[in-house]
Amino acid sequence: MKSLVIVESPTKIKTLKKYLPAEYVIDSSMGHIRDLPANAKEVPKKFKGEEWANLGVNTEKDFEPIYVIPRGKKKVIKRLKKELKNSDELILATDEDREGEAISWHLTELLKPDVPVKRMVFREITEEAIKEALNHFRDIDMNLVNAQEARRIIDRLAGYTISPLLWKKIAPGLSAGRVQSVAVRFMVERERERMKFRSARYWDLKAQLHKENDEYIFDADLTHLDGKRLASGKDFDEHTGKLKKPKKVVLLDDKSASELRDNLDKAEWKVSEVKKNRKKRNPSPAFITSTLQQEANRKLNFSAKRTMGVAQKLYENGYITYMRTDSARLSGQAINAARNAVKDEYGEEYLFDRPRNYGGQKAAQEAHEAIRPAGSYFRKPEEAGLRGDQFKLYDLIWKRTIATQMAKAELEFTNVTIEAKANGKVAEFRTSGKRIVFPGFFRAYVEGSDDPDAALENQEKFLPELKEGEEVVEEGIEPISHETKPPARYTEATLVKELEKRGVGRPSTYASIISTVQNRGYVEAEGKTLVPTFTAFAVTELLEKNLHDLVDSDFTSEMEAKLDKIARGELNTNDYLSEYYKGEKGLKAKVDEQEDEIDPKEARHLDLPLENLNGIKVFVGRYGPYIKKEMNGEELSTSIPDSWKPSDITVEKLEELIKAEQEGPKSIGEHPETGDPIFVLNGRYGPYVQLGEVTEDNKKPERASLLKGMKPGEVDVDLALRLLELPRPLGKHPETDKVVRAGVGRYGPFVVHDGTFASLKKSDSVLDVELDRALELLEQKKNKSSRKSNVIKELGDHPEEGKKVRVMTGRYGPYIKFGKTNISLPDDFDPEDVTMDIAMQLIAEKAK
DNA sequence: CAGTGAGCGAGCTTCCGCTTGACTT
Repeated sequence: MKSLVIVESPTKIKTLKKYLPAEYVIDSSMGHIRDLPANAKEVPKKFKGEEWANLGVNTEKDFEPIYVIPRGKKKVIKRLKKELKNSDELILATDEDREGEAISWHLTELLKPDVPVKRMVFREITEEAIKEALNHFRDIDMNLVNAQEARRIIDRLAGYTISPLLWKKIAPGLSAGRVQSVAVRFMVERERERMKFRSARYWDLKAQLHKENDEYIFDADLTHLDGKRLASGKDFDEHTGKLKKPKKVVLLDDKSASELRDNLDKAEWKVSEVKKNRKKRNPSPAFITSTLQQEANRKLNFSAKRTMGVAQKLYENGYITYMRTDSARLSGQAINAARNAVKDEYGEEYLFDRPRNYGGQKAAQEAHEAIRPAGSYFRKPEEAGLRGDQFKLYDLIWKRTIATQMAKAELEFTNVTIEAKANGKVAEFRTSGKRIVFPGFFRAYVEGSDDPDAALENQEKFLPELKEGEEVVEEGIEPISHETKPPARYTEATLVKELEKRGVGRPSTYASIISTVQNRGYVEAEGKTLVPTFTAFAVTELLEKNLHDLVDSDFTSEMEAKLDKIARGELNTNDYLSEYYKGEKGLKAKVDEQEDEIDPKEARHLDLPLENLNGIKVFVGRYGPYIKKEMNGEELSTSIPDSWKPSDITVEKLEELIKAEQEGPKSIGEHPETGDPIFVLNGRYGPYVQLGEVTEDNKKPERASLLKGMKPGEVDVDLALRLLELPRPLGKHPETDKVVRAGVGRYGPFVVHDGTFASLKKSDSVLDVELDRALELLEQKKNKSSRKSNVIKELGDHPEEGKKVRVMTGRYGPYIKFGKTNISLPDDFDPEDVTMDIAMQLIAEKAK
């Protein structure tokens, strides 16, 4: 009897083969195999023209979805169909979650098997788990499939109904969705907080103290003055920068802090209280997708995308378990392996007295276990034979997993209060010590730190043994100034953490959410931080005002609750979708109404959380953000510079822009001979320099673009003149006596002679290039063009395989041709610099 | 080429969640 087993991921096949009977054929669906049509092109002909065709869902007939096979999936289906013909039964072994159940159902719909169909589920690929699964087949759970379909349709209805509203009201190509719009709003809200933030300054004192007859100096900070608490950061209102409860605290400024210091210099210092307490710490749970992305971002500086790429490689090569999971559960095998590793590495005393498992409670959709080293023996990072990113990430996963089975860390905290009395005033200082009584899991893993040894030291803070009533000696006191800081912008790590916490998005999508919001122009990455754009503000404002559900993370949790009901058979999909989409309060009616009511001009106007904009209005427009102000009946408008972020905006800065616009461009200097003013301006094609003003008799002043990498602010008269000089004569060609020039064209800097152009190399500068170099480039070009077709360079025969190796130029850039294989050249290579050695290396990499 | 923000209008843009390898010069 032959069985066809279908799983989701091809990488599972190899392992699964070990535990299934030999006559079983295993293949994979590679994820979903059918979906709603993505665009008009994918909609089947017979539905075109229907009002709902673009949605791919028949909103007029029970929300019947149209399913199509995406382009790339046809091949998979063909192969599966062929294999099914030779099988006596079909076993569907897709993941045990909502999406997996749906994939199984789509498979039966598409393959139309006439042999028995069985549904098989397992959570780990071990012998026992597979045996167990083979003995407990079940049927496809149609309720669960319905829940997935409802989820899919809700997302489609929301996304494809609301996005077009944004195209009409704000800008074409924008998008809205249950997940992305919430993510964008998080960032916009944080940016608003930053705009409203008013910083505050306060002072305290730091005293350097030591015991008598002991040289060790420790610091203590002033906390109370005559029994009243000293103001610190949390006492200030974020939006006003003022104290929340001024009567409850003492606020020191520059002057009063210095005075107090002088006063206390003659004081008596005495320990008034010593408190000790011990605390135990538990290790963090094993990694799930979101925590792995966060920690890799913090410790290794990886983006979410990079982390997932590296994890995928580790998974494929059998180093770790599946990397897209929301369960921190460890299998019995994993716990054993981790405990063995702890014993080996750190000894019995570091082992927790019993197996520890965090994933016991039910996660949202538990199809996989935690991300951990694969197998029943955890290879040590050093012996795994990994390099680079893969080593770093495996090391992180290994340590985190091991730590879960390690003993608790025990810390001892000492809090000491010291009183200083002078001139009838009592100042209270505090200091604290921290000692690791037993490091426990700290030995392997400290969250947020990449070096456990260094982190261990940071965890400790030494304090000499002090007794109540003991006198101490003061060595110096200094006033310290502090400033309150605005809330930090999101990073990839903190955004993923927030999304995960609110149940928005799935492990397989965290990384792509970040790309989506960037691609739509809602967010720009600035180093590690994610900065929302002005467009993000406009879109979020529109959604908050008119379609509040969509930007509320509760929408997802409410949806999940309904989907759970559908999955339990307590709610009908059609009822749920009708309620959401149809009727007076439904989405359709709401969007239709807003299409009439929202004024595009008003939608593009930003309602920034700034007080008194002094009549200045901020808009997003076709060419980016701009401002408008009415002055003396005249409307002045000007762009906001590209580099500005929303939270950079202050009324003062906007006034400056308006003033600059009123005064017109300022020249950077004058032409040394003619005396004409020189301007650096910004145009449609980027920054440029201009000689002279635009007047009636000088309609086309001389202009020249800045070269790549030049900064407008750094251009002086000398540089401007050299730019205006282009194309620049370099001298005469020794053979033809014709002039050779250097200039900049559409495809970059070039030299030209007698109608023949040659591009400059990256290392050449068009401002400095000399005649000799130009002749050299022209000569190379001449040789090249005499050669046939698109060959840039012949490298000769491959020393091992004998076939010819050439560097070619193609439609998508330069590539290496080797027999029938083509390898495109990585961006950082100059085709001219490619040698046989480099080519061989690239060929070898490709073969791998 | 060169600071804009008005309007004309065919056909297009867009969602979330599973999953990798196949492109083309």
